[in-house]
Amino acid sequence: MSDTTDRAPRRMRTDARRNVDALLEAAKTVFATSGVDAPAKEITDLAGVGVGTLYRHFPQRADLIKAVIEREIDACADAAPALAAEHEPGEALVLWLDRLTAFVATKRGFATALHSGDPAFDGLPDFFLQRLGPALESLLAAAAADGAIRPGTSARDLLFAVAKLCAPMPDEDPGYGRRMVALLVAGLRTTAADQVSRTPPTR
Amino acid sequence: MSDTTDRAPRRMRTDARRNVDALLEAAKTVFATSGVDAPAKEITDLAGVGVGTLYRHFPQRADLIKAVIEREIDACADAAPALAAEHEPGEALVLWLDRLTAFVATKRGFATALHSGDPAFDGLPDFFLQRLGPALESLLAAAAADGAIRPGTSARDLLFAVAKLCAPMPDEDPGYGRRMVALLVAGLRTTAADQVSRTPPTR
Amino acid sequence: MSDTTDRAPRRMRTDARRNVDALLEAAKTVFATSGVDAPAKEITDLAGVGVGTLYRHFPQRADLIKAVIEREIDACADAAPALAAEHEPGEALVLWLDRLTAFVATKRGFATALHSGDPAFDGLPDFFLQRLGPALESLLAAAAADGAIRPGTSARDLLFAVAKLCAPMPDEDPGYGRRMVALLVAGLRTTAADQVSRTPPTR
Amino acid sequence: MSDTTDRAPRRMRTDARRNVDALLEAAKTVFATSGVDAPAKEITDLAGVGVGTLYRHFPQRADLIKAVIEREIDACADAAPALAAEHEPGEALVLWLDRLTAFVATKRGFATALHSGDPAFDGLPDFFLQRLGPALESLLAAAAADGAIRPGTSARDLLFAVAKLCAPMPDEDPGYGRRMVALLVAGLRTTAADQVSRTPPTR
DNA sequence: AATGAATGAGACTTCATTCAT
DNA sequence: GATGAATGAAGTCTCATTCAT
Repeated sequence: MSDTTDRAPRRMRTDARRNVDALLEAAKTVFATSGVDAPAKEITDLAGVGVGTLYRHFPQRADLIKAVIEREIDACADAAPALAAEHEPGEALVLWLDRLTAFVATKRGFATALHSGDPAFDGLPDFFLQRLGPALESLLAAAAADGAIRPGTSARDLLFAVAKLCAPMPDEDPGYGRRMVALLVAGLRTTAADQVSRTPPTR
Repeated sequence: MSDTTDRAPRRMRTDARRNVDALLEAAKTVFATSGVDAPAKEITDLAGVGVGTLYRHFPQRADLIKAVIEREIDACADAAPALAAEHEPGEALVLWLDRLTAFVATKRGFATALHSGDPAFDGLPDFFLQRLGPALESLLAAAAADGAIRPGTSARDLLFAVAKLCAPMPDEDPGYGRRMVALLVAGLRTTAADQVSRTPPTR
Repeated sequence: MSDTTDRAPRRMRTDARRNVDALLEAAKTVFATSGVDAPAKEITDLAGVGVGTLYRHFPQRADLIKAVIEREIDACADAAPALAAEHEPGEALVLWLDRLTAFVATKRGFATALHSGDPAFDGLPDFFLQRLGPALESLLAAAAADGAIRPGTSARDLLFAVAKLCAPMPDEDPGYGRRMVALLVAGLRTTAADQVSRTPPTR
Repeated sequence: MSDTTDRAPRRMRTDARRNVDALLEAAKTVFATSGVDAPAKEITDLAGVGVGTLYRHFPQRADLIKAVIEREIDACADAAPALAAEHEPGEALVLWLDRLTAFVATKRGFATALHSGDPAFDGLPDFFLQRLGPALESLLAAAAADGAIRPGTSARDLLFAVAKLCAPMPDEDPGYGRRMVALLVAGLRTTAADQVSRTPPTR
């Protein structure tokens, strides 16, 4: 549900639509390869459009990064209902957390954007939360109803914990992210941890 | 124990030493203010030296960032023995983890450097681990010996988990980092989590 | 009597005619606001047409500027007969010079175009002269016949002098232009000045 | 008395000084050739320096234009005492007005800057007036004392009148400027004109 | 050893103009 | 005829790095 691509969804010319898609696809690739500070030219060349086209659709660099990330987040959120429909509640939760872990682990741009301090990304955590929070909450509720986990877990805390723990780091032991998430989930079952975790964020 | 500043420790002229210190101090400030990509001029102006002096001591931008971060890491490691001497083992562990949390939470540059993808920082996680691993291990061992926690905990996993969970994020609920660390520690006490956590990193 | 708009006066579709008028009106406004180098988009947005329409009617930027200015010049020339019909010759001359002064003082684009050095405007002084020369000459002749001024005055010199002296300048004393024109007219009455002024332009 | 070049007159390195001079000289040439909007590269190439050097000394385009113009104005003002020392008062006045006319006629950038509307040039008319006003006033006073002209003439009005009348225009009859100045001077001798001209500007 | 002026590659951005719709 | 999306050349300006002083 990207601001940029959906603000005027009516009547976008087909070629314009095609170009925007090509740019987002190219940007995703280039960001993964050269980071979010890659020269604009690199992206437009890969997308096969002129630089002017990039600037028409994404006047600020941050607009492009946000569009790319939001696209990914959307895809991740959209995966939840399907998993819930096809698996047991407990399994669906685990599979979706794997999906989330994979997303965060793959998208270096996401962690970078979160930590950049650029005000352009101020809305990103919120978007992340708005979009994935409900998805995770319904999975958690279903799992709790099924007795797979206990209720009372903060989707918000879990979401950000995964986002942070699974952010890729150079030379990182590949199982690290999943191991840590497992540890968190385990912790959420303990009485002591429950007491800590249930403490709601004050702000 | 910075590579750059200690490579030739003998005979550094007093004024040169003063300049290096001023640069490190200035860089720490500027990195916190404007990020690690801040123009070199901003740093040299604050330090009151010419740009040439910066490049003499830190030929690459990464050299400067590493020196700044390593200085902080050194200070953090050096705090462990003092805490161990003055507090009960369990308390010392908690206090030191607080110290670590504060360091990570404060130094935006650290999280940025870790996630930047710049090969210049490839050695940073190792440095972080080499320097703080033993400090944490001895605190963990003492706490375990004292019965405050159970043995078998991976200092490495814990170190990186704190580094990641406590990295600052815009608009973040201030208690988040400590809450998550508490959750991790709680998780380390469970049998299930223990099983997961004890799995040693393969590399 | 614009070249551009009158080149094919037959059969211009009503909507096309409306667009051209809207463009000229918009261009006049934008030129006054942002200068003659204003982006084409600014003009087309104000006129409510697409850029393509601008380029259809005014392939070169200079075509548009000329059309706008010539429109103004035409209006100025057309005012002469009316004034001559309704006022004493001497008064009509003064009133028309006021009208000219006001035109020049208001249209920054005119002075800018004159001094731009762009070859596209090479014809502008001539147009200015062709169109306003006769108007002024008949006013001068009538005034001279009436004894209000002496004969022998060069309309050409007077025209350009007004154009230049009354071109607006930032922070200019508002009465400056009229004061200078009065000074010129006064000068034209003296024997000495007459001798100078009567020297005909060599080209 | 350029702001830019004189703000910190002490201790400018000789090579820096040489570069600034080369830039001013090159800019003067290029402005005359290609106008004040000429690409920066054109100027730096002619000056034999890198673009960075231009931007170090003249961060804004307007700074460069002002420096060039102010240099010319300075030279013009400095010519007054010499002429006054070597000629009769009346002749000195005429010669200096010729000098002024030549300056204005040659420097297209001056007229362009005056009419550009760019706030950066707001101070230019004042500078022009501050620097040349006294020069002209002393020449006028000497000529009046000598009986060559009558007293009471506004140096300010005369200065701007010359600046405007002598600004170059494409295809202009070469004698136009001097003829108009002569006409103004003649006008200043008449009683009627005197009455008009003596009216001081209200602002 | 320190300084800061000079360099120039290259990023960003704008906008006149074309042309598919 | 009208539209506005796409193009990409052209220009501005920044800043890491070098090197003369």
